[in-house]
Amino acid sequence: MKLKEKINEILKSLKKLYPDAHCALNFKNPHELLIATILSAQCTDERVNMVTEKLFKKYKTIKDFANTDLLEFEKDIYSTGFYRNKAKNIIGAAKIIDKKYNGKVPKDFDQLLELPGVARKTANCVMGNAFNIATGVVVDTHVIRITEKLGLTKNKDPKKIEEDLIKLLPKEEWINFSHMIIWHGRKICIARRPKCEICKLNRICPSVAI
DNA sequence: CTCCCGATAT
DNA sequence: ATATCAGGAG
Repeated sequence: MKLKEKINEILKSLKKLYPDAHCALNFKNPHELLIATILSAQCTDERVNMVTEKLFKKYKTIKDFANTDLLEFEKDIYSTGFYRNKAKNIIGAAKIIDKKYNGKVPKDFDQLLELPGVARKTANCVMGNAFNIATGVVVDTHVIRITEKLGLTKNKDPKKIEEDLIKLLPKEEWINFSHMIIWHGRKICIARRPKCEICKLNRICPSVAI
């Protein structure tokens, strides 16, 4: 099967399986999504949502994040792991957004990339889910694992994987594709023990193990 | 490449 | 005990 036919089959199946796939991180505005996404590195979205529920009641504006005490903030986000890096990055990003962008998260991929703790995955996530602008494909741990298993890429580097996916996917699918893959990665194609026997993609997956 | 790092499932 | 979770920086 040609790769283009394959991606269309995968898209069709995923849409049927996960018709309401969406960003699982809870947020009410762009800066909340930015912070939740930084916190989500190597941490479940469920845990991030537990932390941000309290966090976003304590810190309302970008200024609140920019002016908080580092050690206090580390405690506020402690259970998400990597808390020292994440605290430094979130406060650093908030200071830049406050000073340079007048407290509003820039609606610009390259400007997002300049913020500490923000690389392509986070910038694509914010552009897509906060602003509904498709700047690329979010390549996270699930997307890396599952697109490789499905034979959609042979690359290991997230940026190259993203380039491969951009070529394969219609632009209007860029944002939703990651949501559906992540849903699939959490429910079926689980890293430790993939449930290939009940996976709807098992007929077209080269890595199926039954 | 290594380091950052707590919580959870297996 | 160990792998894994919506990664990024040095």
